[in-house]
Amino acid sequence: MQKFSFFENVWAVVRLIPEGKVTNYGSIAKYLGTGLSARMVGWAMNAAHHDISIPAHRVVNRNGLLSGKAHFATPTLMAERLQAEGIVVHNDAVVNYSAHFWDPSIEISLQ
DNA sequence: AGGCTGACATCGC
DNA sequence: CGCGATGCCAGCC
Repeated sequence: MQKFSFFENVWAVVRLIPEGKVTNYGSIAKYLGTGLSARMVGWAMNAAHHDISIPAHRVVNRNGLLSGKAHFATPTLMAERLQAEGIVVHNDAVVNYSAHFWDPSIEISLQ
């Protein structure tokens, strides 16, 4: 029984994000519980590089900016992927971010 | 073995 | 109202 590391929990939450939805680092950290900071979520995404099944493009910062776009294969891949899911990205920022915002602490709780 | 860093967010002054 | 400092885990030097 392997003990799941904190970033594996982050990956699990990120994978639960439905298409056309985005979330931010703080909400993920908050959902996982206290004792987690948004910085760790960012570090978890860095570790997620080995797993292409993790939709890291659906995770943006509090401003809705594609902060992690530079870490993708191409700087535009993140925006392209989001727009492919119906999310309008302009100036490296999610348009109507609030409308596409997906809070795990709320959405998962409803299920 | 110890210390810095990292795709952020929030509180304090 | 703007900038600085803190938080916290794991990986890397």
